[in-house]
Amino acid sequence: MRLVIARCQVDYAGRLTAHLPMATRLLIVKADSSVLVHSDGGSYKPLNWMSAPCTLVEGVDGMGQVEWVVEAKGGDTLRIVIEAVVSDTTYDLGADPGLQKDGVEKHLQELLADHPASLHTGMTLVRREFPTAIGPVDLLCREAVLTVESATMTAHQPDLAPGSAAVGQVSGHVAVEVKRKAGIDAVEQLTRYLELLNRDPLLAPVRGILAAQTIVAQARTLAEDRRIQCCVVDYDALRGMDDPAARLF
Amino acid sequence: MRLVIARCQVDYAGRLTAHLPMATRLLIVKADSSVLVHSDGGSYKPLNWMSAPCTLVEGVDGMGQVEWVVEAKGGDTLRIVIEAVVSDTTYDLGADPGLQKDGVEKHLQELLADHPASLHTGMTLVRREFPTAIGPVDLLCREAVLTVESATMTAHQPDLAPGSAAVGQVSGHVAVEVKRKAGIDAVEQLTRYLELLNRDPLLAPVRGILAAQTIVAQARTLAEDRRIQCCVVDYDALRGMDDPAARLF
DNA sequence: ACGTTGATTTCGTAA
DNA sequence: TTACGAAGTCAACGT
Repeated sequence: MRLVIARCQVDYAGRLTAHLPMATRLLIVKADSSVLVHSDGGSYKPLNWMSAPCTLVEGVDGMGQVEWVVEAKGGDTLRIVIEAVVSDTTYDLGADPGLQKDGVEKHLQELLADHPASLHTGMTLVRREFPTAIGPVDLLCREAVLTVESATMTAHQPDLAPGSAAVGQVSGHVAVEVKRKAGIDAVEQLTRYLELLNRDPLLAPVRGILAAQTIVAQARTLAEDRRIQCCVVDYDALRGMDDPAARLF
Repeated sequence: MRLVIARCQVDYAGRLTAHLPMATRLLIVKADSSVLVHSDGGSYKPLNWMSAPCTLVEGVDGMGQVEWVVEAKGGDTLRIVIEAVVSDTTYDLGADPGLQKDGVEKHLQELLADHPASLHTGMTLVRREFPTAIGPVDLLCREAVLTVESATMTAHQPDLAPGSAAVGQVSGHVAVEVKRKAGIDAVEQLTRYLELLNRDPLLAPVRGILAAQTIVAQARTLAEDRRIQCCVVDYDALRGMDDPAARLF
């Protein structure tokens, strides 16, 4: 890894064009030739960069100034004109063992698979990652078998998919889409699954539940318009149900 | 900006938990106390980080090792245990003039708003970012008022939405979805808008145009199946229309 | 190889 | 201030 502190000007041309006026910045050249241009502020994102695979050629421009030209496959070019070098050092870092994560959507899905009833009373899990032609459904569940009488009494269940049986028994399946943060795309995704699943006479009627830690307003609107139930999930509470010992800490 | 090359171990606890085993890495501390942990590979994204606003406290842990604790408002904590320091330098970079971008979707939308006729002859702009319940439509336009005779003569207009008036006058609206690169999701998005807009008797009939610099094949197929016109836009040509002087360079 | 999905996304903008 | 969509998104995983 090479670290250069330099007064430089940067121009990127590729999927867009971008320009950085002359100023002092940190230039990082990684082992794979990728280049990062960082200022002393902003977020973790560099002001400008070039991702690997790419080639870095160090040369001199018409004005006699040092110029780096970083080029990628698709014609993307990062051009760095260096006016003055404050520091230029190189280190050998070696390979990194990599990051271990915990608490992402997969974990939320696992917790909900263990506690499907937290989404709707009496609901049980059929399968996690239920396979379909257009991809796996996060959770496929089954609702409690209700007679017409009891179904009528539990009036808090207006979410039956259109066309579901209204006589005899109500015993449909439920497709659950799990998201950390649900947007309109999540509703679209679930809608596609529901269309497909409801064509299967062995499964239909199938209604949908959108379960997420946060659901944006427009997604909620669209979901309700399509009779998809929205369910905001408390990750910590679920984890507490899963491991009562966690409450002691 | 402070640059530290060190053998370190990193633990993050916040929206998720993450762990980095002991290894040699680059630590960047910016002027706003934000911290970045970079390895000698990967993308422009650090292995781990803490965004500003946050506080960095440098101390010594129980084992006598140097430990950085970076804390943010929401209780997010980044803990860095430093086993050995290879290098530790600080530079004054000063403020950065900032990045100037050109060529993103917004520019394309502005250019098309100025030249709606480039999408279809005689089309005029009603409103940019036309608000609906499920989000703003990029461009809402109005088609030229055509008599039946002239409409019949312009046979290159097979894109009228089903149900549009075929007698008297053709004077519907056009919803335009602008994308830099249009995929299937863009078609879905436009379809949602069209469904909604066509429920409004003041607007209906509304047909759709998908305008993008590139349109992927599957999106084109789906769009044509739904009678949505696909329009590949030449950004440079549009910019030339907007500013004739640009052609001189 | 290609497409799909998630992300401590971050970033900008409009309401 | 908040909320929502775009991003040079990147990266992981499955087909």
